[in-house]
Amino acid sequence: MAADFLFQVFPNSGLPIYRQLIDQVRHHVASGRVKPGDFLPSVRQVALELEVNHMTVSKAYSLLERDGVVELVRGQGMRVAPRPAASENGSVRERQEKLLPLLRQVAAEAYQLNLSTAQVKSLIDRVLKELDQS
Amino acid sequence: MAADFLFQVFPNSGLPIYRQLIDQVRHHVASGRVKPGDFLPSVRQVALELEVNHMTVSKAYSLLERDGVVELVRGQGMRVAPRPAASENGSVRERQEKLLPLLRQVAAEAYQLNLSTAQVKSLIDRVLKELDQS
DNA sequence: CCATGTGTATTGCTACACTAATACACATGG
DNA sequence: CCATGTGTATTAGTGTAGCAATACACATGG
Repeated sequence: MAADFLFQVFPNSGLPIYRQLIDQVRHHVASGRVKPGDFLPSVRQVALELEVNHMTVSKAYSLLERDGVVELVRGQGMRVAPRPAASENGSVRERQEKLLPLLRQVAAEAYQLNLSTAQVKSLIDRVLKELDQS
Repeated sequence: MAADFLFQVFPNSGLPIYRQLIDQVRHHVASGRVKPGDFLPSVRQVALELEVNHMTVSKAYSLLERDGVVELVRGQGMRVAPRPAASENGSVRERQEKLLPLLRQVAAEAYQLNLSTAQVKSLIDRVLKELDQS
């Protein structure tokens, strides 16, 4: 099953290490590879594996905690947080608003790439299918 | 018609000024508010209007030129570039690949916001409809 | 209680992002 | 040709992002 380690970083990718980690955790959570209640590998374990400073991993974990993705359990580590109730972050409308800036960016980039709306939609279909269905 | 100025920046938004400008130009181009052949307002004009240094505007314009969004016409300013031929940047497949990282980010964020795939799709429909139809 | 396991606070260093001041090169038109 | 309009190269200052070294606080289990 979990034959591979959860994380993989490219120090020279331009994207900072802690941010790569955050993105990967979010992706793992969204795709269902790690589920609410699961523990993430410890700060030092990840640091050792990836050969980075453990404070860098800690920074990633802390930011994830701030955003409610994981929760700290003292002495045990970081646990994936339960998914909040659908209404907890405001109405559907409000939550959609939060996604809007990112989608505008998608639209502008798609235009630049000369992709038709149909081509974009088929692509987003594909990506959404990767998600945990709930 | 163009009752309003093209640009608007929020210096304390966290996002750097030049990047805000870039995003807005891309959006204006994608939405058809400015079209190939149009000239952007001059570096100093924008700088005066927004009360920022003109070099900051120049940086934004230069990066847009590097990305092929606008082209420099010596002595006259920055002109919106013609849209490249559909095949010029590789196959549809290849161009879709370039959009993928951004879409994964959308997916992860949508999950976190507890938005259903249907809700995301309806939203992206709306955003894509704003685009210049070509 | 101590050894060992969590994550964290503090501090400091280095590199670079961001912005700006200044001087410049090129084009246009009176 | 010179005044005025483009955008740009160069340089410098300020802040902070990113990472790491160290020491710490809390929890668990022998």
